[in-house]
This record gives sequence, structure tokens and C-alpha cells, in this order.
Amino acid sequence: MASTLKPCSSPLPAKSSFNDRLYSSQSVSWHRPHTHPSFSLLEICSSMKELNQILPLVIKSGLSDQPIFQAKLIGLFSRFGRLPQATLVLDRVAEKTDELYHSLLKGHAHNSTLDDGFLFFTRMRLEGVQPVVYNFTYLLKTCGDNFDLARGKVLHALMITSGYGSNVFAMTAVVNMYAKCRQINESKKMFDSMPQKDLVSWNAIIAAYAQNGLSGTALHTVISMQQEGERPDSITLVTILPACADFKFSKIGKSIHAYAMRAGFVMLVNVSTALVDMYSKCGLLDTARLVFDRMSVKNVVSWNSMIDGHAQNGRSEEAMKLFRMMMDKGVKPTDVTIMAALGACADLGDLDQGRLVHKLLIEYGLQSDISVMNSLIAMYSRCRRVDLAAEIFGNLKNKTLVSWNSVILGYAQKAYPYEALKLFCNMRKENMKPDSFTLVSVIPAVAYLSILHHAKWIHGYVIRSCLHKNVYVMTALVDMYAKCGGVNIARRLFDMMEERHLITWNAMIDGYGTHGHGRAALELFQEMIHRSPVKPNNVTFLCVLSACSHSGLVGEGLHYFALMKKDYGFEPSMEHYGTMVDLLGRAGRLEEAWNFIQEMPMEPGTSVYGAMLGACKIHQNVELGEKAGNALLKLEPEDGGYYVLLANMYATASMWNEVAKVRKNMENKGIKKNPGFTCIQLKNKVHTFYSGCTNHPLSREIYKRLEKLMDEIKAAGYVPDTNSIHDVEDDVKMQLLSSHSEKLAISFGLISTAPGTTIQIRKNLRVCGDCHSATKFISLVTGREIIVRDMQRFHHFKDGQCSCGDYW
DNA sequence: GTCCTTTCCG
Repeated sequence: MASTLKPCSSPLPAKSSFNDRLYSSQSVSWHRPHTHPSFSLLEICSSMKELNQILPLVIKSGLSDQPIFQAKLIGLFSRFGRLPQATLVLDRVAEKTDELYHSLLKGHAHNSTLDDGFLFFTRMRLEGVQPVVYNFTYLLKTCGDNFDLARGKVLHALMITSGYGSNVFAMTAVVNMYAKCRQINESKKMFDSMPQKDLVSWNAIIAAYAQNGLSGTALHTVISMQQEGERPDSITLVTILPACADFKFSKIGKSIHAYAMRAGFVMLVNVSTALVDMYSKCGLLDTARLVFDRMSVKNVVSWNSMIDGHAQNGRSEEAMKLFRMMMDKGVKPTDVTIMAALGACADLGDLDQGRLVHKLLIEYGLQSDISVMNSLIAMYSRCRRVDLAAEIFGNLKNKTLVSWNSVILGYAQKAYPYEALKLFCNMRKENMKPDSFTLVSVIPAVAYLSILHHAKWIHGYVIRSCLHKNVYVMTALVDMYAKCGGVNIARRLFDMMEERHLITWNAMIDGYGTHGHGRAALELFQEMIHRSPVKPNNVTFLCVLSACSHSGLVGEGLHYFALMKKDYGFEPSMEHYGTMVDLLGRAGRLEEAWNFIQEMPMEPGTSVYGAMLGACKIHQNVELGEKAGNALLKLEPEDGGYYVLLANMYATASMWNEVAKVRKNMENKGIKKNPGFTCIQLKNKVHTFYSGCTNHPLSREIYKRLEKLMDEIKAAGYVPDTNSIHDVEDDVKMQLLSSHSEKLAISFGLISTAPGTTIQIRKNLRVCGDCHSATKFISLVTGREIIVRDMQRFHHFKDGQCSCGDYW
């Protein structure tokens, strides 16, 4: 008996002892409460379930009002998150000691809301209990985790007045709290003010820098810490490895790896995982894999780093393989796993796998995770199922800014500009404030519509949102204005920008190119290579070559094509070759163009033969045109556009039998021609005209004005180009020509706008030769500026001239 | 008894 009277200093192994004691305690009475069996049971109690079994015993023993029992109960209720019960016990205590309050406050800090925690902290102080250091450390941590800066500051002040301003633990908690609340300057100030620092406080300030985007400072601080005599521990390493990854400093990462090996830290799963992640982010996937394979213990974070690392480096097949491996091993996926897998599916455009992951995330109850759902929206968009993406978006309960951005980007990228704009308006109606990501998605949708009115509206929105200093947004605007016909506005914005990315330069050079301002494009390119910090890439050269092609600058084009390989080491892609063929072909150097094709190091694609055929049509070289046309029909037998181009070439050469053959061929294969149409926007409404259409409400007036217009321009010297039409009388030819969609749209523009207003129209195909000639005369006789965007470029008509110099 | 750490959607 004597031995059982001893206080139970070390708890016995939980399972067997727990039940044994439960059944042996009932019939004995005890004089010293802390030796009572139910107290021993409380001491080894490890869950609320067990506590519920013991409680009746405690009450029955009549000892529940003993202070030592009350303290134990408050401690246990607090630990298991039963704060109301803990408070009830405290309320019954006659002589409340400080320790009871402290224990309950710890429970609040860990298991309850910050509101309740603060409320209790206030009660405690009102009841005259002096706060101790760890009241502050616990509560400060909770403030940091909840990003509650206001309460954090209150605690900080109270902590100072309570005399803990120099306490290492308390001050480290303050440093951490400010860092979590993104107040890095405050964080640094507090760290610097600390009279004593330990390893943990160094780790805290390093983490503060690393997590607030100051990776470089974080790495430097590790050096300072060593100079002050602290040796980095495993937590230091885990903290700075993401900083190395941020800068892709694999060299530093490797030296940290070596340090970790010497110190034996690689045994720790978090250190090895951080190494795997660092190597993945530095693009060294094979090294990451090596570290990963050598890990004796892996957790789900290790798998996530590995899977996402592959997905982010474009090795999505392997990412999915790893994902399946992880599932086979029975590791439970987390939100991060699912997001990485969805990213890989999106990258692969693999809808079937994406759907499987969708099912899986529902199985794991992750459909309430908004980030996961946002990734799901992105996955469906990128797998060309914007409809499914929109459906998920529509059913989302708590849409975030990222949800809106994902679905808007989905529509904008998949050529649904109107839907993208509509959602943009809806999000503002729902008081969701768009950010730079939203605008970088919406602006290209406006560019796609090519409506200057909309362009100015979205530009206004950018200014009102104070995003006019954002380089991504401004680059999108430069590109948009160029694509909406406002190349000079684009240049003004370009000049106003304080920072320009490579893409900004490319957009502006290409803008000049499509507007036929080849010289301006080349001047800007020169400025870029000689007076700017950015270096051209292969896209820059594509823009330069295309600008040369649109302006007939053949010599320059050939020069830059050679320069691109010689000085910059870029291998020309199919698009570069296509542009070169276009350049030579349009200039009439058809033999050269054909030889150029023959010497290509790769199989020529449709862009190359398409450029060749187009050039042959312009310059009426039927022999080479036929060769290019046949190659095209072999490569793309279903595309009606090439048949039409071939037929038009024959028609221009008056080879009517051949025209009939091509048309018959098309008919037999059931291939339809893409009908040409022209759009014009007036007062928020887009009017679309097809050749010969009479369904416009103002049709009568349009044709009447057109008839008069034809007489006016004929008097000014216009000669209808009837070459490409045959088997009808001349007056019918004239009628067919004058009812082309371009002319209808211009006539409508003339009668619907004030004299002197610029008319801007857009054609879905290339502008036709006769319309081009007629528009020049129209600009002369009406004194109007007319801007035509076709599928290739812009034509600015003014005073009887076109900016393309009849070269297109 | 107390302070610091790894994977993360557009």
C-alpha cells in the first residue's frame, strides 16, 4: 500500500493502465487528493473522450472542488478546446491562483477565437492577475496567425508596460507577429532593439525577411548571424531554402545541402523536403528526384514539392506519374497536391485526367477550398472547356478575386471577348475590385474586338484604378491600342512608361509593323538594342521581319534574318521562315522565295506555303502558285481558305477552267468558304455587313449613298477591277463589286457620322483589291480618314493614299 | 511551460 501512496510522478503506459485504474478506484477512500486514482487518471488522460469517462469518477470521489483537481481540470478542458467548461470550473474556484488563469489563457490562445482569448485576457487583468511572459508569447503568436495587427500592437504595448520589453522570448514573438502581419520594418526595428538574441530570434528575423519577399536580405542575415556566433540549425535551413529557390541560387542551395549533410539535418523530413523544393524551383529536377528518392521518411509535403516541381518545369507527364505513385502508396492528398495535379492536367490539355482529379477532390472534401476550385476553373479553361469552367464558377459560394480572374482569363484566351467583358462588368457590379491580373486578361479581349471606343473606356478604367504605372497592364494597353488602330496613342503610352519589359518593346515594334510603319519599327528596334537594358528574343525578330515584310523593306529583312542567327544565335522557327517567304514573295521575288523554301532545314508548314501562294496570286505566277497550293491542300485538306486563295489566283489570271476545277473539288469534299464580312462600330453597337446584304434597317440609304459615291470616285479616276469576275455582263460585275461588305460598311459610316469623322472598319479576311482601290478614292472625295483592319494588318486611307503604299 | 521552419489558385 505504501508504494501506491506515492505521488504518481511518471505516467504509466497509457492503454492498459488507464482501464486498470478506472476499475480499481471506486471502493477505496483517499485522504490526500493528489494520490487518488482518479487524479492519476487525469494525469494520463490524452483525449476528451477519456476525460468524459473519468469525469463521473472525479465527481463521485467528492474531490472535484479540491484545488489540485480544479487546476488539472482547467488544464485538460483548455487543452481539449472546451473553454466554456474550463471557465465554469474556474468560476467555482474559491481561491483563484494566477496559474489557473494562465492555463486557461493558453487554452484560448491555442483552441479558441482571438476574440474570446482577448476577452479572457481582459478579465484576467481586471481580476488583478499580473500577466506573465508566456501569456504574451502565446497571444502574439495567435495574432500573427490571424494577421491581426491591431491586437498585436495592443499586446506589444501591454507587454512593454508589463516589463517584458527586453525578454528574448517575448520580443521574438513580437518580431514574428509583425512579420506575419507584413510589417517587415517594424519587425526589423524590434529585432534590432533586442539587447539579447538567441538562435530562435535570429531564425525569426530570417523568416520575417524570407516571407516578406526579401529573400536576399534573408540570405545575408544568415551570414550576420554566424558572425554573431550563432550556428544555423535545421530551422534556419528550412527557412532560407525557399529564399534560394526564389532567386534560383542553386549554388547557395547546394552549399546549404552540404552543410545539412555534415550536420546530419538531411535526416529530418522538413529539411530534405525543403531541399527537394529548392532544387525543383531552380530547375534541377533530377537532383530534386535524387534527394527525394533517398528520403527514408517522406510526408505529403515532400510529394507535393516533387509533383508541383515537375508541373512548373513543364514536365507535366512526370508530375502526373508522381501523383499516381503517391496515391498508390496511400498518401492522402492535400489541397496543394490537387492544385499541382490540376496544373499538370491543364498544361497537358488532358481533360480526361482533369476530370478524374475533379472527382478525387470531391472525394477528399476539397470542393469547399476556394483555391482548389480556382485551379479547377483554370484547368477546364485550359482544356478548352470554358463552359465547364463557367459552370463551376457560377456555383461557387465564396468567389474571390482569383476566381473572377480565372474565369475571365479563360474566356479571353479562348476567343470569347464579349463574355470576358461581360464578366468584367459583372464583377464590378458585385463590388469585386479588379486588379492588374484582371486587366491583363480583359485588355487583350478589347484588342481582339479592335474597337477604339472600348479601348479608351478600359484605358480610363486603368487610370481610375491607379494601375497606369503597372508595367504588365501598360504593356497590354500598348498592344491593345496598336490593335485597335491607335498606333500613335500606343506610342505615346510607350514613351510615358517608366519601366518597359521585352514584351512592351515587342508589342510596339509589331504595332508599327502591322500599321505599315516599317521604318518606325526598325528605328525602335535599334533603340531597343542600343539604348535599352532589354535584349531581343526570337519573337522580337519575328516582329521586325514582319514589319519589313509589310513595308516592302526586303534588304533590311534579309539583313535582320541573318543577324538573328549570326549575332544572337536564334534558330529561326517556322513562323520566321513564313515571314521571310512573305517578305520575298510580296516583293515579287518569287523564285528566290521558292528557293528559300527548298532550303529550309525543316518540313515547310502551312504558314510558309500560304505566304507563297498569296504572293503568287498578287504577282500572278500560276506555276509556283500551283506548287504552293497543292502542298497546302495536302497539309490542310479541310481548310476552305486555301481553296479560295487558289481559285482567286486562277481567276486573276483568267484561268476560268482551273477556277471551276478548284470549286468542284471543294464541293466534292463538302468544304465551305468562310464568308467575308465587315464590321463597323457606332455608338456602342457593332454593325456587320456581308457582301450584297440588304437586311440592315438603313439598307436603302446605304445603297443610295454607295451609288452616288461610285459616281463620285469614278469621276475622280477610279477604275473598277473586274478582272477577278467572269461569266457575267460588265454592269453586273460592277454591281457585284460595289456591294462588297467593305463598301457597304464605309457607306453606312459616311451617312451615320458627322463630316470629317474618321471611319474605322474591320474585315475578317484580307481586304479585296478593288475595295482597296475604291477606298483610296473615297478618302479623297469625302475628305475622310478611313482605317481598315483586315486579318493581316491595318490600312490607313487618307487623301487618296494608303499607308501600305499598295503593298500588302 | 514560453520565441523560429518546408508544399499553395489567376
